[in-house]
Amino acid sequence: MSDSEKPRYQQVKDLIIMQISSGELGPHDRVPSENELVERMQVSRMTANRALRELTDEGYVERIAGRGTFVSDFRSRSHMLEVHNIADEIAQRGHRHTCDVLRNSLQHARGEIAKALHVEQGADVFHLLLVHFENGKPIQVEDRHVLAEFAPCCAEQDFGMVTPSAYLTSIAPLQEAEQIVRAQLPNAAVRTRLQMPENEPCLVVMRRTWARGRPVTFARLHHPGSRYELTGHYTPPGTTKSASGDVVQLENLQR
Amino acid sequence: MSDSEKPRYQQVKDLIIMQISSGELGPHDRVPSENELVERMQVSRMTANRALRELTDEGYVERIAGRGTFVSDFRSRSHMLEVHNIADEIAQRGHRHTCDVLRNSLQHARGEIAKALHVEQGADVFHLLLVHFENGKPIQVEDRHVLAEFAPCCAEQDFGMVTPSAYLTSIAPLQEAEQIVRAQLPNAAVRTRLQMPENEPCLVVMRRTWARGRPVTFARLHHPGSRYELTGHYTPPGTTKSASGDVVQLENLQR
DNA sequence: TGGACTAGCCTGTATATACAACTTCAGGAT
DNA sequence: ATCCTGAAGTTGTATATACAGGCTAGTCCA
Repeated sequence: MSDSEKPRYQQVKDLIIMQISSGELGPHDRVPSENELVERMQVSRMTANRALRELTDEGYVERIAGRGTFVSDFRSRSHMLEVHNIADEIAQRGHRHTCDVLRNSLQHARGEIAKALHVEQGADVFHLLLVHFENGKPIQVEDRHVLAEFAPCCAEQDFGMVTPSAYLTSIAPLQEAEQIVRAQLPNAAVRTRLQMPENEPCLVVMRRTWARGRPVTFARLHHPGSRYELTGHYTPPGTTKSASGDVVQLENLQR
Repeated sequence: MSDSEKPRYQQVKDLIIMQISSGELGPHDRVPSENELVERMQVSRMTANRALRELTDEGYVERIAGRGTFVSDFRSRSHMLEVHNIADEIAQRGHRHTCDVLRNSLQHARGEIAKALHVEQGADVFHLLLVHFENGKPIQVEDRHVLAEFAPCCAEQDFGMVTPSAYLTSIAPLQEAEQIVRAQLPNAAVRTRLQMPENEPCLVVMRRTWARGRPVTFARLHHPGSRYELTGHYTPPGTTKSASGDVVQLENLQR
């Protein structure tokens, strides 16, 4: 683990990644230029160049010839954790997003929530319960727990205006996510909130998200099966994105 | 688009990617060494090195110091298109996979299938219908269409032994995939085949996959909602994978 | 025959140098 | 006041060179 064992370009990368994930460097902040790194870290310019170039490929920074290197704005990094924001998703479709906040309270983490967030029983967490609407129709019930330590101002947020997902990404870049997708019949409460007919299944997404090196939020998202579907697109790394114009065709391919 | 506009390291990369995707270079084949590229393409060794290093990062090739550079075995490239093979998935859980082949016939592509695969109406496609079992319990109905031009020997395959997914990846690397996930009540035929109680929803995955630059297969996968869930893990590029030991905890977090 | 060793190839890293193209900004000319 | 120009700083690319370390095959020696 000693730094001296690692190649020098990796040491440079690690330094900058650490500054970003600790918050020392925030989105749009300027990263030391290649020549500054040459002086400060006693490496050649090619080594500094390799470090910054790889950080660019990995999405940490953006480089502009003639200006400099800047920390990426993680709020717009769609390639990292996909969209993951229902409001943007609805906006992309050209529809209107609204939201009811049913609950926004500070609680003590119990049992499974504490385990999922890797904290002690009784640790402070915010519990959010929201219903998202697309053009007035309910499309998602969001049941989310957020580590209070990570987002201390959660209670003062108006999640009717800014979704929890957007708020959280504005605090720190989300580093990692894990999700489980299920098809499940909803309980009565969820079915009522989503205005679903009896026997219609829900598409349930359970998602845990990491930031600053630890899990910070756990969400349980219920969607009406007849009005919502998940789409995913996988391309090999390093390929330029192909046209996505005919995705819609496939969506209508139901027989 | 002229090659002379592109940087030389990119020209080297393009050449090798073309040889791989055309089939000229197959899995485990040796890629020209840096010094061979220096001679044949009139570039410096550092330029050849950058090209091969980036191809490594992008998963096209693997490099072994002292031996050489070799085309990746796409059948084991889990990071590219996730697992996508029900047999491997079941094997990973330590369970027994079996499979019934209900249908394996050559047909003419009609309507939506032809559109999805970007071929003319009436083009030859194989239609496969299989049921996959995990420890004897039905877990997936696979309804798949495969471009006959891409997999001409489809009819002779024993898909009871090798899944269609595994067979297809053995022909050519899968380059791109697009999927849609839905929660849906099954029709009677599917419900019977999956031995599902009434009113239990299905998790339905519709997946279209590209190889050699064009869509080659379209699959509709039905799973019983009570016995199957999709899991996904997203990490920022360039991060070493963290321990996945506690995924199971989250899976059991149902309340 | 069998084992040790070495030459030759390979990748991995690091450096110094060079030139091109871009951005910004200050200073000078109009 | 405005426009122009050029200097300085930045990224992007390309090259030659160097050394370390891994792998293989063939040779030499016992």
